[in-house]
Amino acid sequence: MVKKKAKSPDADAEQRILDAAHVVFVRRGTAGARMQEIADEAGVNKALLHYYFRSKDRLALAVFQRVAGAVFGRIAQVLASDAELEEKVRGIIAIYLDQFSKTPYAPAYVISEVNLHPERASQFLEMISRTTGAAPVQMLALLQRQIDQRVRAKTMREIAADQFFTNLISLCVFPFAAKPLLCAVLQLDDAGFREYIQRRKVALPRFYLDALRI
Amino acid sequence: MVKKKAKSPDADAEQRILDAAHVVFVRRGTAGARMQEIADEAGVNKALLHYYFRSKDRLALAVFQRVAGAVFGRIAQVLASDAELEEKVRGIIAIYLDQFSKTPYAPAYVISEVNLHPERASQFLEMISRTTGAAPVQMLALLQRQIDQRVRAKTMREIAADQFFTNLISLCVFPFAAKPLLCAVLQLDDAGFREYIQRRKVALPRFYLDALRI
DNA sequence: GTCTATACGGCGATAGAC
DNA sequence: GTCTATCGCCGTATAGAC
Repeated sequence: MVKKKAKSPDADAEQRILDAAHVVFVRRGTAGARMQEIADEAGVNKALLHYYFRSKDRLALAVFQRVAGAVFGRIAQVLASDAELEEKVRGIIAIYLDQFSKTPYAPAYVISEVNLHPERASQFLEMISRTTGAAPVQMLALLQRQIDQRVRAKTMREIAADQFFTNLISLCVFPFAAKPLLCAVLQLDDAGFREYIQRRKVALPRFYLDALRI
Repeated sequence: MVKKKAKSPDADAEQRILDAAHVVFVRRGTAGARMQEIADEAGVNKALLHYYFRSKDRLALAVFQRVAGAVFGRIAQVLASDAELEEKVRGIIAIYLDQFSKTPYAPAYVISEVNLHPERASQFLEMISRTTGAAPVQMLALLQRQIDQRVRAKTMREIAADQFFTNLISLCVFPFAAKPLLCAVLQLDDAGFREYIQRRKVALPRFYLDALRI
């Protein structure tokens, strides 16, 4: 299932199928995606999808893990690191806004998936733990310790670690998840949206850190 | 199509169908929903769905407009009102957190819909304009004027109206949109999530207004 | 208005040739 | 490993009785 042969002319068929599935599942949603469309996108026959991935469900899982991992792995690493709190905030904002500028569809796709398939939430959690070696609870605990330290030193306002965390993620992720809505409300085309995000790269760290300064 | 007869025993069949469709479309997603499941949920026959709504597409549109309207109509009214800026912030946070406590599924559903069906974004916009009588651009302009006024009076930090707006909405909506993920990461069950939201009702206005104070 | 029965197409999955 | 052909089911939609 993981093995590859060097025989195929260009990229592995398996890899091409996974890439195609990625595109189609994101474009149509998991339930709306069609195996035929994925085969066309990959330039192979429908039957080959089953040869490599057995079923649509397994293919969908492979794509979900790929997208979710690319999106949240790096964040978890930053949070679990021993960097200063302010550095973490700046780092996470920069990483997220850059990453999603390249894959703006990812947030909405992940949100849809976890809401429609409850098992995805635990698969997601497991992947984070496997990738970073640390469970999310431990990250939260570390965060709380860093916050408490700054609060005692009177260099930061008091805030619960879970609110700190969700505020930060919300501000980074939501504009991409709701991109079509935002573009409609703010009357932006794709170029306008990119400009909006560019401005946000500057405005967001300021906004977030201002909220916590004494 | 809009007419009702007083003949049916309890609630109109049409209304029961719409209610059932609401539940099922949200639970399964639009593509994953089955007309049979909606019929069962409504306690009627499958054929009756087509009698009232002609097709699955039209039924899906009716449900989307209903959910999106319930969610964003009140917000638009607050934003377009002549209330003080701080009052608007407190009002929107209170309304959103209360509303979504009752219908936590709504944000993820709307996000999925607008990303999968591009035409939904303009339908959404049109509905806002129809409900509130004001186009979103005008709300943004009003917001910018209120911000500029406060900035000139040195009672608030400078911020662009679109960032002001998206920050506020992000902080309110995202935790519900990503609820399954949040519950997994923060290790919350449904009761724990409710407590988290209760704490957020207090923490969020403080956080947001602190970010803008001088 | 509401039901039963059915037409019709599409989709996931598999068999089997090459 | 990749293809063609096909199976069998399920889902939307409609016809027609009551």
